[in-house]
Amino acid sequence: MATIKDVAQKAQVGVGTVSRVINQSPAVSPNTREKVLQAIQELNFTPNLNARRLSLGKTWHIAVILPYLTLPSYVERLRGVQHVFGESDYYPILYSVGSPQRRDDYLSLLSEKSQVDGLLIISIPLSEDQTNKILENEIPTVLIDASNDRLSHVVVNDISGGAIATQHLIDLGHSRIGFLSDYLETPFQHSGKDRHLGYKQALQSAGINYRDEYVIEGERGRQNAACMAKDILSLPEPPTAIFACSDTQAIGVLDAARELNQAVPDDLSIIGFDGIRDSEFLNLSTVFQPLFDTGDQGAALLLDLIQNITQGPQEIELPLKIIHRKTTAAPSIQGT
Amino acid sequence: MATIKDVAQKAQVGVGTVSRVINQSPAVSPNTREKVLQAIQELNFTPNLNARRLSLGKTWHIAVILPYLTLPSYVERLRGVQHVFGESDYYPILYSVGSPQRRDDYLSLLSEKSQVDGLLIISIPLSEDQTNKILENEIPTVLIDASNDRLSHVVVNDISGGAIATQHLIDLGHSRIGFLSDYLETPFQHSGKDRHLGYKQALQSAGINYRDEYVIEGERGRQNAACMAKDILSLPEPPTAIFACSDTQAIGVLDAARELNQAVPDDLSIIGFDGIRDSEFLNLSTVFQPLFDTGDQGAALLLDLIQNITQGPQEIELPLKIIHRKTTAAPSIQGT
DNA sequence: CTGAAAGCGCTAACAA
DNA sequence: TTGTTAGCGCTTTCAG
Repeated sequence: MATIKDVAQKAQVGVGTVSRVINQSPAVSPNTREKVLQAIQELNFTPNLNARRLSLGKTWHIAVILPYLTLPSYVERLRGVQHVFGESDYYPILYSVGSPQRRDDYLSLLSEKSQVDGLLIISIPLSEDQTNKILENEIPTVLIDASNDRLSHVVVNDISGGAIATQHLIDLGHSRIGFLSDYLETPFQHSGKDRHLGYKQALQSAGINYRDEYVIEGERGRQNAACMAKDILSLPEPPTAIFACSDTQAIGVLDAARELNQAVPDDLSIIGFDGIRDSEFLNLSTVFQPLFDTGDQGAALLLDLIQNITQGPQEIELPLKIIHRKTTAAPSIQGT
Repeated sequence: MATIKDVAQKAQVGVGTVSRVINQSPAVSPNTREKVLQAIQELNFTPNLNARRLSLGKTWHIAVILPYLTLPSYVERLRGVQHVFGESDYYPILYSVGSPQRRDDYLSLLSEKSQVDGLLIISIPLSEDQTNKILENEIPTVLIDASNDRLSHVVVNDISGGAIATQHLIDLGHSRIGFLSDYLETPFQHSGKDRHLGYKQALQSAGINYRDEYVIEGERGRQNAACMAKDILSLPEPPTAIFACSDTQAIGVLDAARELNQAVPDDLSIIGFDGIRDSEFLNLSTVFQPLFDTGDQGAALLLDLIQNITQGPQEIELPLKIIHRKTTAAPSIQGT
């Protein structure tokens, strides 16, 4: 592997000059530049990135930290992220963290400057300490799908999202409305909790009373959702509509309905959340959240932060919108 | 930011000793180790990765190079990759390359040692020159979904895959079988071409003659596939079955059938390829390829290569299998 | 415009 | 067991 020194020797110049040529400094005479270029060519030289990083204190890499890469919603956000970085000089390094333990390890590791030039953290709320550490180290950071007082973030309003979905069902004439989500209390994100809040609020302002037995939480995933839905649908007075907190779970509810011989949307209305590809295939009514944009704008913001174009904590809130497809309709039987 | 020097000073030892402590060298007395640990603690010190990288000539990073991150099949492979690296000390850096131009740039850039410790290249066949460069630089490399004489790779047998799908249709009694894929000739991968070859072979050994008008290629994506399918289904003597080279395209064919009021599978049988999540939702018959495993095993192999556990070019071929769901059946009308 | 030299922070060989 | 020192390959003053 040729080094800058070899080039200097071959071109009969100092290493400083070679460096200047590499970095397009104008302070080199055309003549010597030519010589150096020649030598670089012949030696097939490429600068060693690590040396350059050490010297410059920059890495040209961004750490993207996210929970499992396994959910479609993360993939979609990642596409947005990729869309921005693909055009930039920065490269994303993926840190997909399964356990809360590893998550904390990474976070603390990466909060050091010199590891990466910036942090993009998806769906992971930060503790006070973690926030402090990042701030102390002055490492540019953007959170996606999580709020933070002192750090920039891009979010959707999950509370209003929950309300929108519920209101849609209410408008259709439902009053017995079930709510299904993954665990409401988790170290990762609290979108479920927020949507639940919105659900409650919509119910309340419509004068519908909240029933504990209509709210069910559990492990994420299609199959689990199906199980949970079956429970709720076996109630003496089952809901006529179910709001599932993700499209994947809504699909599970769809499974359950089929199994129980309930027609959708005649016997049961179902609405999901996210607007992933699959929802389109299945004609699922859903609350669309701009996952791609969320990633895209988060990444763009981070780039601005790194380049000092933008300062301080910024908040971007992206709009949600309802997509009325074929799994929601007026109830055939009036509710209570 | 504290450096190793600060720590040494504070602990009243030499930098070498600090380095030893950091690197768990046994050659440090418990006493001094304690002192050093103390100082590290107090100074909140973390070693600078870049310095370490420069010194050691290792990066602990793997470059994962792939075409657009936008297709479900890449995501699935990526999950497999992540599954392996998540447990290792290595981190994947994603290089998602849209244009052939950038692809070549990256490849040449990354083939330098010192950039990363290894290359995982997905769905990109390498030229002779590119292969040479990698070999010269002795950088551990594994290709996924692409063959190479001199580099390790993990693949599925697309020729046999094409044959399997076609044979399935033939077994069902079809003889007018359409073939739909994205462009057969592309710089990226040639799986389409191989599957087409398998299609031809199966036809031939069944004594069915090959018809040009039944083979159609075009831009990838669901919508385009729908268009293409409509063309082929409007032929004077349309096929009774269509083999689409990806599930996404098969879904497009499904759209076309619906639009043309053709019942599936009664009027038209459809089989896809890949076995992505969506295929399950839609009860699509398909040729399942182990995308996740492909990523997983490729990553594992690369790790072995890096750690010198395994040598030289290895080939791993993963099996394909047919999944007969509800979009394929015997034709209602006997073909020609 | 150019060369020499001093770092960047760490590792490892060499003495002690 | 430990401290000292010479790199790793590049950038960037500082003179000239």
